Amino acid sequence: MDQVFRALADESRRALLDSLRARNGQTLNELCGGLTTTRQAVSKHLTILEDANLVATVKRGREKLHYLNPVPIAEIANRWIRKFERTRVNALIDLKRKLESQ
Amino acid sequence: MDQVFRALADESRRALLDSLRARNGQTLNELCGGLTTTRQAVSKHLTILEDANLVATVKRGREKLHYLNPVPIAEIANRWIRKFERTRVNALIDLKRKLESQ
DNA sequence: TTGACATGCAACCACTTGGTTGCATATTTA
DNA sequence: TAAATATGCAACCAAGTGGTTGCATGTCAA
Repeated sequence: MDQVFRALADESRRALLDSLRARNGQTLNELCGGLTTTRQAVSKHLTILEDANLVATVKRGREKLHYLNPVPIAEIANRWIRKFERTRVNALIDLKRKLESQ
Repeated sequence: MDQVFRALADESRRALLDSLRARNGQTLNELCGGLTTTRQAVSKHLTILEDANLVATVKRGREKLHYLNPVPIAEIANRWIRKFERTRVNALIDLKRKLESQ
């Protein structure tokens, strides 16, 4: 879980997930398209995403295909975020009351 | 948005949010209770959470009360995560098919 | 008013991180 | 086979991060 949050903390990596969402199964070189950074930097980011289980890979010959795995993100939504949403309205009401009592 | 993701990337800060969720409106010293780190370290974390708009504060005398603001988290759930959930099943099916065709 | 208490600010430090360059390995293709 | 292509690995570096210590400021209470 910590790996997922850390992986999502970087804008470049979130952009890579966006790219895979737009077109799944891209190779490393394809994912580098349009980016200014080096291939090695992108490769490092993909490793982090892979370790966080946000990206799954398949080797095909000399190529490596990258697939988005949205399960960990869904898990964040289901297990971690909802518990905050549950208190959302109450917290806002509480904050409003405290602010007004100053 | 980037600030929110970065703020959530640290386990200590997520624990602080959990603590505020359990009991809202705690002071800095109260939030330090049970932790091994120094007050200043916790204070820095709270500043980051505040900058990310995940925590709102109210000064009351010499104390500073901290309130959980779950809105940014809800925004992640609504705007960023759901778009991945939408493709969740399709991506898994796609991945399974590609793996089997190797 | 004086001391205790709650927090803020700043300098410093070890470690991590995002990035680079250079080279190695493996696979396709002419 | 030889060259081009796709990726992997390792060393290195600047900047960022999480943590500390020390001191300053502001507020409450005896």
